[in-house]
Amino acid sequence: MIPLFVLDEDGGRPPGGASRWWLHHSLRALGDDLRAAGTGLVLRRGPAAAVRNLARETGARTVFWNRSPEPATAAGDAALETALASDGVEVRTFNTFLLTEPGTVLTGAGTPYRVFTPFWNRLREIYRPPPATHAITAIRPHDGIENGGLDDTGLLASPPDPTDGLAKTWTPGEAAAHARLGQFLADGLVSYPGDRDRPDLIGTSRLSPHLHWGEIGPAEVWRATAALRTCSGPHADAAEVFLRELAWREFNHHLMFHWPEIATRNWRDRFDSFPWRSDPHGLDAWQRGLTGYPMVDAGMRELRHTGWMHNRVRMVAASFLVKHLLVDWREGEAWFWDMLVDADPANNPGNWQWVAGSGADAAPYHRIFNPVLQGKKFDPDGAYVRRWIPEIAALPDRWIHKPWTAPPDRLAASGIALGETYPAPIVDHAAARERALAALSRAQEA
DNA sequence: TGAAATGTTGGGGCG
DNA sequence: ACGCCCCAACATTTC
Repeated sequence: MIPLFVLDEDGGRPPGGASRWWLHHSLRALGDDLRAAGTGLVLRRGPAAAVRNLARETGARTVFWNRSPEPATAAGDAALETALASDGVEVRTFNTFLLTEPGTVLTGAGTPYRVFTPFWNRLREIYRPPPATHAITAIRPHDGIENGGLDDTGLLASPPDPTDGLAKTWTPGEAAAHARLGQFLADGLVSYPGDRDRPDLIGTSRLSPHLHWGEIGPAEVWRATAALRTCSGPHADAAEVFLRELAWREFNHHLMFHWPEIATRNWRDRFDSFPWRSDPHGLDAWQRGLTGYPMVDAGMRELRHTGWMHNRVRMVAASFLVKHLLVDWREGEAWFWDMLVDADPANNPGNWQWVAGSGADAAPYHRIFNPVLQGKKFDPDGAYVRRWIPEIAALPDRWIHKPWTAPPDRLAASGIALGETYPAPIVDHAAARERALAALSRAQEA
């Protein structure tokens, strides 16, 4: 058996900086694990023809791979399968990236779900995880195969900034993924329903990059979580809440299967006439965490520093760009794509469209997050914003989510000169809200 | 997985 | 002691 990884930079959406960092370290971990098992990892550059070439070089009889759910790669996979078949090579592929095969979870009428909750109700009814399989333990070493080596991939040619924040936050690799799941189920699951929206706590599983990079599969996560669900009580309820979030990932991939254009075009085409603004200064302030709204700025700084942002804060920060600044969701999506270690071609656009209102959100009203209220509700002590915005850390709780309302003497006492050490709000919330509502209702009529 | 406007209630200050 | 006002806290309605 020859473990092979093909880096095909033209085979799908090109990975962003944080993704390249993760992939580099994940491949290193995988290579180390395989060497410890007595073999190693062969690295080749794409396109997928590299697989065919290696099969010819080595006389392989069977080629196995995990299918990517990206519609962009499906054609390449099919072509490779045909080519291998014509060489007399058997192909066996697997879907380990998702719980189900996209296209197989349908309404009674046989149509795709457009709303999450009915999708979830159906999924939890029909889905049962397959039994665990054993890892392959005996891998015969392979010799004499040309191996590019990790440094030749160039994945770290232009490293994200700052890399040390990523390294201090994350440990890519299969072992770390499993350790994280185990720790979460043991220590975090029971409090998950209450803490999952609290960016000041470690209330979520933080499995998203491990899942995205295939270091752990959703079926295993479901299996381990559901095992705790069998007994009733707080564990059962918490397991339900957690698996529901795992199903969002599934939902977004199914949406992209049925509507591949969701990655770049408005899912609701009424938004095609939406009056997006060109606002380079606003976009820049948002990217750098200098909007003057602490909850937004903390999130954007956490993202840049760690390659990750808490889910609740993603909604607030994304809503701010799209609704308060009226910047096209694709601009924000592109930034997240470059910055996130869990950047995913289905989840990232799907969630951005949900926030923008152009996606699969069943809410009958226009959802505009108030960054101050969200801060008070989900970061009640201000610990989260203080961690990421040290320049306002000395401000008392009462004003921590709205520094511009603090009396001048309290600002001075906290070492804050509004507009100098920390920005005044770049837009007024009430005015921006009215502007967004007007634009949204016009777009809806169109 | 929202927010704001509106409605309700109950406690405390005060004449 | 009593009624009145104010307001915070909470609940309900509406978009």
